[in-house]
Amino acid sequence: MSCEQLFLEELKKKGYRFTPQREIVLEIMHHLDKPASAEEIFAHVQEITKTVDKSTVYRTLDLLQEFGLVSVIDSGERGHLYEHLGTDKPHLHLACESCGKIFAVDQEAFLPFAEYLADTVGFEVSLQSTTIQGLCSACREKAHSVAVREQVLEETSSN
Amino acid sequence: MSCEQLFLEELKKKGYRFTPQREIVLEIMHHLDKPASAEEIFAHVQEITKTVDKSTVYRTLDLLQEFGLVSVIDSGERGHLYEHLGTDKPHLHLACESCGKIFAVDQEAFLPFAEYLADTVGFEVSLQSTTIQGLCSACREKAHSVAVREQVLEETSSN
DNA sequence: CTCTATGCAAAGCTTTTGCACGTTA
DNA sequence: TAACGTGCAAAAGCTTTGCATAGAG
Repeated sequence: MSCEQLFLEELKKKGYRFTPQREIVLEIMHHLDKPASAEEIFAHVQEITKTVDKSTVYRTLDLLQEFGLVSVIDSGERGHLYEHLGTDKPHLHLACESCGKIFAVDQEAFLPFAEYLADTVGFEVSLQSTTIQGLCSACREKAHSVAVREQVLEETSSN
Repeated sequence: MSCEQLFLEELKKKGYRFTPQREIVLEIMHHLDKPASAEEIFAHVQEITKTVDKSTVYRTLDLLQEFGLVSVIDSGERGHLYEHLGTDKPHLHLACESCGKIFAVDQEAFLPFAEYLADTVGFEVSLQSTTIQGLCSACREKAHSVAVREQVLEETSSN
């Protein structure tokens, strides 16, 4: 079933309505290639039409979440980011604390840990809403070279 | 070295000053038994004295973070939570999306996954600032029994 | 026709900031 | 006595909400 069909079904099931505004927001989400903030999504919507209010975008994102079509990432730096859940495999996110970039990672390697948590403390991990913080490889290298440079400077200045 | 000594050293090192307000906030953090919001920390501070402003609490929490004495947890539901990093082993946090409780988990079982990320995509996980979302065992059971009840209701109503 | 959804404006919350005054080293 | 830190009040983001009106079913 396509996203739109699923959306329609869910709306009907709950007695909600299918409006142009909701259609546009879903359309935008569908074409995102990476997680985006509410502000960014609103900007995309505005490129199509000025007749959708920001509050409607928020309300629609809530709906889409409720239907499981969209997930929210708590990115730390950049606040909440919304991501379309298409036919992608389940995945989790890495957020770089330095540059703010978000990366998607397949869940496979994480599953043993999820299983461990389920077995030991009975915690059921929600992969889609989990974001792992850290440093991406680019920022890691940058940090490393800075560290090296500082070390050199210290050695120089202490002479 | 005790927390207070470390705090003093770091302050001196950076040319910052040791003030009663900073002492009180550190004291409060030291006695927290679980992560707390800025609001909660401020409330605790107020129990001791009314002469510390909320903005000072925020500024001090920033300082403590900078010194590595405090870490911030992005709990989702409950916003930012601050946690004192004592002599505890490195750990990560689980946040229940239903009841909002935070749980600490030793890092050991997570390390293989962290290593996998480092090896495959060069991402360096920051354990202390990572929070895994999901359902705690209590909420899981609750959700399960609700689901069962709904199923029973559906079966009844369809007869 | 009924009841939901929307736009608009205002309010809420958490966190940050500007500034004059108080304090630390 | 020179910076730095603080309280106070205001601002800044981001998100939510109340309400009259528009619009879907």
